[in-house]
Amino acid sequence: MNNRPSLNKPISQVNRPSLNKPLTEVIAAGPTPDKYESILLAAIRVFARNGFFNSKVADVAKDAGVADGTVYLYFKNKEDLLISIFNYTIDEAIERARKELTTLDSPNEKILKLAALHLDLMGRDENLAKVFQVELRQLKFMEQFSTSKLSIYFEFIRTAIEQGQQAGLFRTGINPQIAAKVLYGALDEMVTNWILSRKEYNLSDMADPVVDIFLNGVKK
Amino acid sequence: MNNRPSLNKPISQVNRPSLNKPLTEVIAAGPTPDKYESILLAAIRVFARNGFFNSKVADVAKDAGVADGTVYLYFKNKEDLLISIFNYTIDEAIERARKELTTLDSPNEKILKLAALHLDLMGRDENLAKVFQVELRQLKFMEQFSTSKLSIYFEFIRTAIEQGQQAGLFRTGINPQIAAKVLYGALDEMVTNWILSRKEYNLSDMADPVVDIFLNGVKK
Amino acid sequence: MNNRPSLNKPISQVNRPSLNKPLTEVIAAGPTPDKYESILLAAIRVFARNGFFNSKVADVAKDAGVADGTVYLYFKNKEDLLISIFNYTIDEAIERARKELTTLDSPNEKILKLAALHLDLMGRDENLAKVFQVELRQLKFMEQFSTSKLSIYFEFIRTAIEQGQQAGLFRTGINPQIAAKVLYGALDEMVTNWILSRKEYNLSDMADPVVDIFLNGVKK
Amino acid sequence: MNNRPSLNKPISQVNRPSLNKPLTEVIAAGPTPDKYESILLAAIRVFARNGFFNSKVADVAKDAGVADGTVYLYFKNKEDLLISIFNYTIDEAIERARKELTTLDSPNEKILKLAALHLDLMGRDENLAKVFQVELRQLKFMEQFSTSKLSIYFEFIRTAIEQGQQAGLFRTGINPQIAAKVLYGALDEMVTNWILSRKEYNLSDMADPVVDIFLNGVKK
DNA sequence: AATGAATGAGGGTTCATTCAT
DNA sequence: TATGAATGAACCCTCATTCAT
Repeated sequence: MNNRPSLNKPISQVNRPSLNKPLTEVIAAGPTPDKYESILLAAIRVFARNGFFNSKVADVAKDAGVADGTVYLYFKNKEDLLISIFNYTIDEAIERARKELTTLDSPNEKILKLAALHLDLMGRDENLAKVFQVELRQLKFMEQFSTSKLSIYFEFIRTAIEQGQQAGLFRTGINPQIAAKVLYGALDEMVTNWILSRKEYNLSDMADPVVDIFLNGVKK
Repeated sequence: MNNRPSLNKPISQVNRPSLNKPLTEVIAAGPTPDKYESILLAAIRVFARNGFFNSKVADVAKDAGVADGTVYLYFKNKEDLLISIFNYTIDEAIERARKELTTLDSPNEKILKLAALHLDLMGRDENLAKVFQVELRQLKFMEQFSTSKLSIYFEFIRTAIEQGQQAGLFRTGINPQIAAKVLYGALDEMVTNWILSRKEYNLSDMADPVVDIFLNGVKK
Repeated sequence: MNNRPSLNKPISQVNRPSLNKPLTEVIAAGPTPDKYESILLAAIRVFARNGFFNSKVADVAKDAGVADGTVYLYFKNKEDLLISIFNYTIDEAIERARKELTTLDSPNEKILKLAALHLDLMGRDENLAKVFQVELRQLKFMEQFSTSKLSIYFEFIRTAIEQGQQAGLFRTGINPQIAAKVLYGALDEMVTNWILSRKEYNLSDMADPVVDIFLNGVKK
Repeated sequence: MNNRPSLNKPISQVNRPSLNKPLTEVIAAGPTPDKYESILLAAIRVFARNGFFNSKVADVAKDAGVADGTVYLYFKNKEDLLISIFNYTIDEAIERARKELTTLDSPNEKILKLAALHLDLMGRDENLAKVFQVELRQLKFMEQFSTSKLSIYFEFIRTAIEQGQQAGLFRTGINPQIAAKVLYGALDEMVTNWILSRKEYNLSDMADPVVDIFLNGVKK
């Protein structure tokens, strides 16, 4: 009915801007031919500013420089904007994590790398972080995500822990599932606090101390 | 403007039902004379079910068994319902934590107790947990809470960690502030996962394994 | 069903306070045993301040120092308050006009007296004036009043004009009905302007110049 | 905020229908392409019928043949409808008065012309007259208008009177300001009575007798 | 008579979504 | 594709009125 590329469009076709800049600043850099991306990035900014429920589709359209109706040519509805932000981000994060992990053998290094990537991704774009930490916590989204993309990310952590146990580095008495949650929760809290602190410090700097506590906590 | 006890009413006067039952089931036990509490407990149930933004004040009123307008005799507006849920719960949690901690000397025991109390409070009432984990994550609330009641709770954890360092039990290289966030984040994630798992296990059982990792992580 | 004295209670039983003070200030003078009057005077103040539609019955009750429900023991409903203000005032104004006119023979003097009484009544109580000039203009009230009490007042003016014509003082070519409206309209406009000027001058002082124009306008 | 032409749209661009027909009947003549005007004319009808406070915005929308929300595309809120009715009408009335007066030299003729225009404008559209005589008497509007557009109209009358005095036609002992109020009040009362009489006579016919009394009242 | 807590109908306004152009 | 005017369902909150005490 409505040619909506939001869910099936491969991230690679999105012509994703440089990973070294905040996502939501890239758009200001020059003419963005891809309206799908313009709208998505506008949604991140707007949702971060006002919250999902307090944002109007018209706000997103205005921020993206398109007409209200145009939003509906690229996204099924308002909710689809939020879901697409998640997919747009997580797809790439997973891809990148997969690549980076293959270059590492040590479970310790893998875990540190995962933590660094997590905090780097969020720390690079405060708006994106806000959307992930705040707006995507709506139960309906959380339930959806916990059984999908996010569980893949979780799997990386758990697998690294299991490898650590098999390698005799980590205590076998520890439940890898629980340990993965501990690490994820700790990192998640770092992001939340960083947002609330209004970016007074560098989020990536938190990777080391957090992983330090975690690895000491699970080591033999 | 209206006689709204929500913010100043001492929790002790609220005739709070038994701590061993989920808050939101107590109301079904019999006639509740306290309309303020009836409405608040109804709001927890309704917000947990539909989310704050998807809930209508009329839903809360209906669930509480009062007329729509009655809600506004006890609460300033819809948002006040959410804030009052937070205050209603956190006030008691802080009070309880304060009492329980005075009976303990060991930093390890204090930290375990805090974790147990946290998970016990949330694990006792799934609806309350949902409201705390999902609805109160709205940025406007988080900012408000992080500088108020919730910071008191954080202080408990940080203080225990500092005491552990002074007692020579914990590594001094560790930043107590960061460590507190790690523990809080880990516990928070346990609650979130418990909700998503639909109560398949006992949340309180997570206190030991989480604290085990954490204490090993910070110990000398 | 409801013992409402508002419409049939003779003004003489109301123990009307001194005519030399604004109605709405009398109440502050001392204990008012008559609740009917307390509420009515409060209504004048409140309606003058906020307008009828923007005033709440609760505002009137509070200003009168009674409970909300008490208002309904003395007045059928909110609208009855407004109607009663009209009757309460006009009954006395008519009575007073009737008395004062009997002492005068000259049509000129009668007309001046009517004008003076009119402006004196309104000029004595700004709140009352506001209610009469603004709130009672609602069409439903105007239609009701134009066929009742107010027409009696009109009759006084018209009769005086007719007497002036019969006495050979006023032009017979003039329609007494229209002339009465001209005078009434002129006086009415004085009151309205006085309210808008925020009482910068004495309303009664307008009687002479207005009547001067009018009498010259109709004289032979 | 919204593209609301109500306040700045020149009356000339509004494609105002023939001055010889009641404003509120014109719309029934055919398809009205101007939604702004459709809604404004509907508001006049609806407010005249039920009064401003008893009218719902939905009533206006329905009468105008548009959706409820459409009203808010052209008017800021319900109150703006009322204010716009005033501006819509008074702007043209002033313009017309200005034009007509320039063709006249005699103060007497000017005053008669102003009276005729006044009664003609109101007598042409009973609904408009009702809104002006009843709804726009709300204190908040009166205060606003008395210091704006309406004072221009007043100025016309006062200036004519002063010219009459300077020409030696009118008594110099008369205060032009007060005299202007007398005339305005008299005309205003004619309109009010005409409404209450339910159009039993032609309002414009009142111009001569009223002006006759007035001019005789002020003449030397 | 007096109270004031409780009621619940009612309405102004918003905004996601549609569709004619 | 793109627009943005138009739609109309939805909802928070107010407040006149009632009635048990």
